[in-house]
Amino acid sequence: MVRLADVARAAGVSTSTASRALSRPEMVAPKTREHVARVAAAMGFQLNATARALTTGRTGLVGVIVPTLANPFFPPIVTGVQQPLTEAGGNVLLGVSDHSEDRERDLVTQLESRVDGLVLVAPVSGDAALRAAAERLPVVTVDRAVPGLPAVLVDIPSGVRQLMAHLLDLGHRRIAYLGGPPGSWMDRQREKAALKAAADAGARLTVLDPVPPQIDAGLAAAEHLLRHEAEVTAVLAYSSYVLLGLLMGLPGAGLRVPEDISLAASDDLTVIGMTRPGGTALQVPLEEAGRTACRLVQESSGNGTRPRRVRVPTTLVVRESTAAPR
Amino acid sequence: MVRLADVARAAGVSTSTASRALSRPEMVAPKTREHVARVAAAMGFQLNATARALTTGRTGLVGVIVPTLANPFFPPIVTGVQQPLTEAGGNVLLGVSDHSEDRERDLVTQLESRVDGLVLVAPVSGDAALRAAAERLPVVTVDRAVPGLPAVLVDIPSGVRQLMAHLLDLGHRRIAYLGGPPGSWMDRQREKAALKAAADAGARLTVLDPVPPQIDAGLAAAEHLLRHEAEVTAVLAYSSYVLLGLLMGLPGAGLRVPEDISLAASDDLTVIGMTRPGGTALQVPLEEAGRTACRLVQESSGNGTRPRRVRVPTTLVVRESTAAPR
DNA sequence: ATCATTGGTGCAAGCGGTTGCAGCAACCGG
DNA sequence: CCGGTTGCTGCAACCGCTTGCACCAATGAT
Repeated sequence: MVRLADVARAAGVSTSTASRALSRPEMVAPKTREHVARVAAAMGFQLNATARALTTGRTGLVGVIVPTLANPFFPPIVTGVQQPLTEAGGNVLLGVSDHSEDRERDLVTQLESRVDGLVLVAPVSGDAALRAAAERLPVVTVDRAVPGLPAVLVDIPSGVRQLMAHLLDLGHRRIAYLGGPPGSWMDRQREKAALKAAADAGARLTVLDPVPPQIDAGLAAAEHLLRHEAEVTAVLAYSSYVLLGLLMGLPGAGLRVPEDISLAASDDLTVIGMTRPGGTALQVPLEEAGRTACRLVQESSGNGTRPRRVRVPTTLVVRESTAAPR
Repeated sequence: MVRLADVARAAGVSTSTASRALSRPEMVAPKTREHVARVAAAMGFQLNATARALTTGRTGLVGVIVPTLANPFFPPIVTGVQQPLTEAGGNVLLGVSDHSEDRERDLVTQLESRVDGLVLVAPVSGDAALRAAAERLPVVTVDRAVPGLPAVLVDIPSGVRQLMAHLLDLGHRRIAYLGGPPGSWMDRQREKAALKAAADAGARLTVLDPVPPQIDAGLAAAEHLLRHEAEVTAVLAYSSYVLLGLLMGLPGAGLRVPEDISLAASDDLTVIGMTRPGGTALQVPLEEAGRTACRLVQESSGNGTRPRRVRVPTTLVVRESTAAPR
């Protein structure tokens, strides 16, 4: 592998000049600069990112830790983070925590010395652990607010209000909230917003046991729901996947959607628009959230402005899974 | 940030001993080792991955370049690659090429000096470019065979044979193949296998213009298909997304699935099982493919065994979108 | 013509680890 | 009791690049 020193020698300059010719062009005479560039190109030389990172202290990498990639909610966020980096030659260092706090902690410590900053998507660790990490490098959370840390938050309260308003407008007064994942910060926000919206409208909101964001969880929930069926005319599920499960499970039990029961989800994966009936859901600008998170990381590596908190808005998409109750 | 030298001083040993105590425990007296470990832990010390990478020449990172994360085909592969790395403390450095050859090339050169090896998923670059990269670091392709390079290949020929056999058994004799993405190596394999299967059975296979793997492409294709409708009783689409689009578009044009026309796809995303009717498709072990690719990278960084080519098998999943023609 | 700038370049000291080699003490067998 | 292992530890060079500082020639001002 050809090193900078080789290029320098071949070009008849010192390594410092060669270095500057490539990394700080404005510090070098145009003639020298071009000569070095030409020689470097001819030799097929490329700066060694590792060595460079060691001296400058900046790696050009941003770590992104997601709970999983199996939930289509997360890949778009990763894509979003990647975008602002591309222009600067940066890259994404990916970590998948599998929803495990231990794994998440390990990932954070592993990545700490390899990245310029960290984007934690829906982290499961406690506030204290996250704040501790933030003392050592820029940390931005997505879908999770930690006091004192910058964050990108989907504006769930307003989104849930939109959903609830939609259901209430249709005339529903007995609604079930099917939340999850168990223990999630986000979920508590959703639940709170839903409860408030219901209370404000004098409607009843039954909070079901939280479930993981998987289709079979939706199926199981459908079963569970049957016991409550007489009591509710609509279900608000936190995940499109759960909603898909409900869509599959309820008809088998003789409940038609939306005639017998209305369904809505608080996210909007591509698939939910493709079902019959299509699912009413909340569209979330996930890539945008990722881009924003990345910019917040870049901001906070620079000047010491105080942590920002950015909310990204949701859009209600009404499809066929919701209708007026009988 | 506390450095190894600090730990060494605090522990009253040389940095070399401290280094070995942490990285090559067997070379150090148990007593010393534990003492150093204790001091290091007390000081909250962690080895700096960058510095370590510079001296050892190994970063512990594997680069994964995918065309996109928006197609659910790819995230599971990334997850798969990550798994074998986890145990060794390695990580995935992600690159998204957006199906662009230029971007892909840039990514390869960017990542070259930061990773121990590269997994290229469905790369769009030419054989020569890929082979050139492989001279400088271990490269494994997924879903693309390059002579001389190790690869993980979904066994599409056999899968397509399964699909075609299914359609032929049902009695279809006029079948359309809706391929893509345009210019894809994989697609040529599929098309070839499908043509052969049709020819062997004396059936006719119409090859439609290739389309990108998006739902609206499926919709457009549905429209296009109507002109050929009289001539075919079944469509084999290369992507579940395209199939979804067909499922949406055809009924609107008065064609029922599967009564008027059968549909099948050569991959099997979660969603395709959730539609009404459910889509007949080919289930592909994507995570497994990712894991295998990662192991191949690790293998080829070590000893110089000759490049292996691993095929992962597919499973035919029959759902409601296929039936006997009228 | 002289002196202070200024722009361009080179020297050498790092960045934070790893590792070949030498040194040294304790241990072994004879 | 001695020479040879064996097991640990330390010294110092090095990985490939960046950068503060010194140096020098050319430039402009006086």
